[in-house]
Amino acid sequence: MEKLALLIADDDADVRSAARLALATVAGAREAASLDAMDAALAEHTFDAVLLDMNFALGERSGRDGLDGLDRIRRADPDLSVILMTAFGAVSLAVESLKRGGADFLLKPWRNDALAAAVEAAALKTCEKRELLPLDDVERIAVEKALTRHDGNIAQAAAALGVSRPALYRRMNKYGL
Amino acid sequence: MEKLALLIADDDADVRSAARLALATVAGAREAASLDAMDAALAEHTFDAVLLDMNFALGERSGRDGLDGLDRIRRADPDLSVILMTAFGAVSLAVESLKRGGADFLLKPWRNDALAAAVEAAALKTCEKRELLPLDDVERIAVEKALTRHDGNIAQAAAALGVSRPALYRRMNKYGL
DNA sequence: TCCAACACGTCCGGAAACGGACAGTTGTGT
DNA sequence: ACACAACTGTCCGTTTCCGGACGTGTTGGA
Repeated sequence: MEKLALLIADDDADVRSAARLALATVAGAREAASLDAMDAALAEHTFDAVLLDMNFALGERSGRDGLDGLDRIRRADPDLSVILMTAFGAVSLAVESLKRGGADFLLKPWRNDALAAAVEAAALKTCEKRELLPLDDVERIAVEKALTRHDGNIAQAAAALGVSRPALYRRMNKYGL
Repeated sequence: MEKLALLIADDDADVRSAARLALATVAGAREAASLDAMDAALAEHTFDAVLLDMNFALGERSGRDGLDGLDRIRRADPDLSVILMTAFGAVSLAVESLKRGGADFLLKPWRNDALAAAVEAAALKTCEKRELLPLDDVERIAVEKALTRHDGNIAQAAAALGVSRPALYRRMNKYGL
């Protein structure tokens, strides 16, 4: 398997090196020492996953930087999975991170095998989100969902989809529903 | 605003009562003392959110029951938001819960205002997931995503969507892209 | 019991979408 | 400079889809 394209964003060079080393067999890594450097790297390359530290400022432990970074990444590439890392892991911070769209949340120091597994899972998720379906499939899924939601009531489903009843009819026929 | 339809699943009657009371002004609640009772309630009614305890068996603190319950709920209603609760909150359990699709993760004992806010947010999320878009919008979004992913290359985007190039062309025109 | 309301399934003439083809443009390798 | 490949934008004869309308079956209230 080809190596994954990983971006490591952490202000501590030792942490970046340790992560790069631990992941050497599964991922090729670029590094960013600041959120701005991270933005630049995101603009320049396409990544499969990001490893993002939550506490850039020394002594900072609220995780504000990490959440900010998460937002920036989503803005640059909405489908890119982000693994948050912190040494000061409170449950509330973990919950907030994942609710905001983080793919995973790891505590430092990490176990190397857990880190590798998390990165691979995150990369896989990114690929899945990027994958796009043929237009027909998209339509079929929307039709199925509408029919389910309205318990098979064709007239109501058609109205919800903004389509005439015969039109929905034809599609049901077309997709074998 | 109308009261929300909430399902409280916890084996401890005192916990159920406390939650019901704390939420009296925002939600009407049904209760289930076991996962099986929860399934029955799900089959019988449609809810806006579920409050699910993670530790049914006494002394159990792995959260296995909660994750199992979460799976069951998703099977019964994939769009229904679930708030997980536990008294033994480890970061790893919180992370696992949210990665599996939980909407939120609260520690017992809870603050009543935080609980109410979580329930309202979860219910809102449920409604959003249930809401279905007109077929045209679904198509427009898929087209936009395909074009973005291929940097505006029409021929490639059309191929990815399984559509002839003129067809994509017409749609771009139609949606003002 | 009767009637109104609703959903179903189908028909058909008009309208829109289909996609192969063509010519023009850009960019790359020799 | 030239050939080649890929992309673009448009045309047009054919096919498909559209949705209003009609007749039927079922349901629920007067």
